[in-house]
Amino acid sequence: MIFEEEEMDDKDEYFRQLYALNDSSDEEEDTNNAREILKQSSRPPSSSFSVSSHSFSARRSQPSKTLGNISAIHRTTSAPASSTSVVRETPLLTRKSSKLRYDISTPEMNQTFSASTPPTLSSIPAPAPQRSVSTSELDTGPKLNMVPSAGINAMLSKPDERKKRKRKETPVILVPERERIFAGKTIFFIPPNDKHSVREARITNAMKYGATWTKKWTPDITHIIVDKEYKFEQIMGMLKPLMKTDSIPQNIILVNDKYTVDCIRDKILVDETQSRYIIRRDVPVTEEQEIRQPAEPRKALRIQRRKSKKDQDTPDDHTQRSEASTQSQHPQDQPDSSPGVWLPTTNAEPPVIVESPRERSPMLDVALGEGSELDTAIAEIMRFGDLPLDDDDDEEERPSSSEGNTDPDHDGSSEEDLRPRRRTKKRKKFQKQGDANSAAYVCMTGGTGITDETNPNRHTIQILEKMSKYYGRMSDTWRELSYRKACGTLRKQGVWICTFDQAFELPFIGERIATKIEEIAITGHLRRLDNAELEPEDHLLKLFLGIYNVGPVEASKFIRAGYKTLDDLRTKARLTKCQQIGLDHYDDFATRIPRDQMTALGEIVKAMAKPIDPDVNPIIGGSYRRGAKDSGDIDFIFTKPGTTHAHDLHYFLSSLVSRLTSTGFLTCALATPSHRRDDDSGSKWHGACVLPGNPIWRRIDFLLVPESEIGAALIYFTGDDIFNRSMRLLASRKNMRLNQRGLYKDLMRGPGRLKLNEGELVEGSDEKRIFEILGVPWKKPENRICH
DNA sequence: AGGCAGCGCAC
DNA sequence: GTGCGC
DNA sequence: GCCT
Repeated sequence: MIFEEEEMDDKDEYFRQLYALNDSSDEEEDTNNAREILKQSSRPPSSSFSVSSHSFSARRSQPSKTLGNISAIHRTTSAPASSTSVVRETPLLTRKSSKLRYDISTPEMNQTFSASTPPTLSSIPAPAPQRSVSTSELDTGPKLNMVPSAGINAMLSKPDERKKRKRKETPVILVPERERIFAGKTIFFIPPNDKHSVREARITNAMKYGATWTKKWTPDITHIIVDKEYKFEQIMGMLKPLMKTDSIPQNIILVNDKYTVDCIRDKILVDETQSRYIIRRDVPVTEEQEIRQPAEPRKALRIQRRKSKKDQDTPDDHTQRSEASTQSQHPQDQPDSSPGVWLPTTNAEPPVIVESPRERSPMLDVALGEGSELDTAIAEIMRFGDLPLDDDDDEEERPSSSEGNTDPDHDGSSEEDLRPRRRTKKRKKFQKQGDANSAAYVCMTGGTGITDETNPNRHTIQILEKMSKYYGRMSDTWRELSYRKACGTLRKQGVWICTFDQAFELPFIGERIATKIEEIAITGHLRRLDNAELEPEDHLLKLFLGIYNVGPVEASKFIRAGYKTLDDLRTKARLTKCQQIGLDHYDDFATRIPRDQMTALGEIVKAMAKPIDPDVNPIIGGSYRRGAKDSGDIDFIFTKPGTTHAHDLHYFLSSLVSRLTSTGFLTCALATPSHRRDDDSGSKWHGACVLPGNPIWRRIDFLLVPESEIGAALIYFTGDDIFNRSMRLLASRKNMRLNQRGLYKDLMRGPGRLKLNEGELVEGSDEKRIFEILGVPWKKPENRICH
């Protein structure tokens, strides 16, 4: 590797090597887009291989490697142990290292070293051997931190290239004193120079926040920040000669380059023991090991995955699969007929496959499980299958649908051969439904009334939902969405979907998810999920995200700050008012509300509303309106005949809230209507309530809706979520816009889909009319369950 | 290769 | 403007 | 992740 051949006779040479290493580095971590950083940092490593960088690989027991656990990687422990492992594992590196150590630790070398670098030493006024550097010395500030001595530069720089780039002594401007999170800290960067622009920025930033940067090994060092491409073994090789010991002193924090970035962003010294700051080891961990790591006991079912790894996101390669699904035009596809991916084990439960996927369409399945009304709706869709569902501007969409589906009976066209998978897939997905429009929008078919208890795919759904939630935690919005949509599709199926081909046919299930569905069907597990939920940080994330008003961003901050428990948050974290309440009633808000209690809550509110204004009509929306047996919270919509603005109902709301508060029913407010005059917003109230005799706080929302918007609002607040988004997407495709206020047409969008005008209100008050106009068959609320 | 719904409220 | 919730 |  990098230390390769060269003999290093002196430290110059030694650092030259460092530079060489360094030159390969590059990154863009210093961007401060919080979202991006969060994503990068908290998203699970996309390939199972890269997972190895953190806790997983560390945790796996590797008899031959001594690093048994995470803590071994941290500064506080085990440097000796790891060093021995280095010796064993990487002889070359070790040889170099020890040579280095020998060379560098010779007395004269040390002399040269310190002689040439007095400024660094002198820059610390009180070279207190004790780590307690007072902040006052730090206040002597910027220049103290900078001024690398000529001597050191000479030594550290590759003379030629470095010269010009030599930064003009741009004084580091310190942030206000109280923000200097690194005050009193002396940081040693590896490589120990600012040659790379990104590292330079990192160093400068650290100094802005009070750090002292040292290029030389001094006893004052509190932190070692290592560029991410350095492996632990390399670092130890470099440091041992400097430290003259085999392990890093316990009081020195050794972390990778994410550390300062996080600290600065969060304005706090984050917990350095988190896995994301661990320096990677050079321990090779193979993909195979990685994959089955958590599933040791289940080896029997192990999969025989091919090695093609072009797909960085998961080890799954669907190519064969896809071809299989294309080629197998035989109606009798076996569940395990797909080549090579699974080792079909005999103990895999024989799926109760009703029939070949080719002969059964999703729509038929839906119909089987459907009540009469939706039956009708579906029949309607199918009847209109080849006809325009809408009377208007559908032209652009039609071609695609006719192309894919002009005549289902002629599907063997030569064109198919050119793009086998896509064509096949597309056509399959659309042919039964007839119209591309209907296939693409969940709202067209809605839910089925197949309950979770009886759904043949309930187990698969459960697992995929967990995947969805996992991705949600990771702020991977779109994967989360995809999995939820896939669940929605699955929920509508009347038969157990247990093969790739079956699954792949269905809308919103692509190669990746189809593969996973098959894995679940065969093994009962999803390794990806098993892995994911083992991540230590995932627990915390789950915990913190349970707090009302704490989302992925805040939760990640908490984690980076090192908080481990809700109590940590109570005592240490700064929380907003709402978050405080959410924390105080963590368990309350996490408790589902049984339907009968929902009804009881409803009665209380309605009884209170009546005397205030008998004309106001309270409606319980949300999952209650969809007929759910329990709900997470309760939503009220208040509307009144003749009203056209939410504002018209303000008086009602304030009166209602104050009365309910005085009776003790409402226990707190979380969000109250804003009172901007110029705009008729100010329509929602969020808070908490209790049922008399029951101490559990419940989340409750009030919504003011003018009669003119009640239809749209009902759609909105009845949901579910997927159904709504689907409706809106459909509207948008028709150059219309659907929101909680109404359905608008002739919406014009400019470049960058900027809204050019509001569009003309088509319908707002009549729920059914909105369905109609959008060409969506009417669905009762209970049939809008799509996920 | 780009989109994925759109808005109100707190901070 | 961001974060969050719906 | 899926879809266009």
